[in-house]
Amino acid sequence: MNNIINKSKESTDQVIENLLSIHPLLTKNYTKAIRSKTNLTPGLLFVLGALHHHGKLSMSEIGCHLSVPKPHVTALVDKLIADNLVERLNDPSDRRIIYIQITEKGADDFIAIKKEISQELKMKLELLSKEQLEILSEASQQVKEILMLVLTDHGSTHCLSAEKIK
Amino acid sequence: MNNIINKSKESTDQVIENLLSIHPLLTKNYTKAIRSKTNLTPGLLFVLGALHHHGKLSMSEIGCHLSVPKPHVTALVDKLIADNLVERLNDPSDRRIIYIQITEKGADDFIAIKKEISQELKMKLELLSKEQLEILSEASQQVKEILMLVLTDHGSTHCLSAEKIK
DNA sequence: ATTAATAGTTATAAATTTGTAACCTTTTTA
DNA sequence: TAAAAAGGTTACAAATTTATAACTATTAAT
Repeated sequence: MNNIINKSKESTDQVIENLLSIHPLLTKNYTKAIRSKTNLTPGLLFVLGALHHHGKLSMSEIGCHLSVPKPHVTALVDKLIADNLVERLNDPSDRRIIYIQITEKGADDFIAIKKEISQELKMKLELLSKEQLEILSEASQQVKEILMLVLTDHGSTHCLSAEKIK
Repeated sequence: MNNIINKSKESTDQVIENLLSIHPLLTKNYTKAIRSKTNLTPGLLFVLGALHHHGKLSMSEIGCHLSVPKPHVTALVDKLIADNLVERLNDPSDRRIIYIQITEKGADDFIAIKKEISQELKMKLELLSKEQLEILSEASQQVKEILMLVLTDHGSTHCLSAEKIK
């Protein structure tokens, strides 16, 4: 039996197993914090976060990056605009497209919110040993980087994700 | 300035930054897959997963582990019972407590569902290099282990989390 | 020049999750 | 033993997210 293939199959399965354990842990941690410490819903914060990262995204791209159906994107962005956290921008070269850009207030607020919702986690992390923290920092960085590589729709032709699959 | 403290502060902030990036990525990946490939909602699957991991939990513990309000736990468990995925067990030593235990069908189904909802991710992972996969496997394992340590209510006196904070 | 496709919105319904309050039963405590 | 506390349920209401369909405006394609 091919050892290399077998080994990499094991790795794949291990990754899947691990991510599936990590997901509910993060969900639990963050949704609770988001609801108790901010006025934004998780969905709104995700959109703001994506815009904070990318600076500017079209409506479709937002739905794409977060797997949110287009009509809901409209609603979410409307709320963010009402709070002056983002703004609409027209694309002169294609007047169908509307870019959403994070505002200065949006960026500032996002950073403040990040701090708020991470406070409790931060306290818990500070109970870890220096070594554990170092390991976690390194490991989470690697997970983040590779996941962003893997889970970001580049290959997926024109991001079908927002629409129904098939 | 104390170098050690400073270094560990940096690590903490880095971890927070990384986890906050990872969370929406996983959410996007999993909620889409769960909705399209299973009959269970994310909430139901989280409960089933917790029971698959722990084998047996009381109603309160379930709400605790997942930060789900008690009334909703009742509703979720009712549905899982209707599908024969879990069952109620009385605690003779304290007749207030009702333990929920995963059934054989529940365990089998959970494994099958895990495979289903991971299929797409698996395909994407297999595009990674052997080295990247190895790194991700190792790193995700470390993140999982330390996060379980950190985010599981042991210290939190009697798991206040299900109830409103304060 | 039509036709088809893309980007986004509006309108609406349904599913899911969250939040409260009141209630019952059982156990613990004073 | 009476009162308080803990574990669960019931009954609602509200917030959030998901799903569809129809529609406008603009661009691309035949």
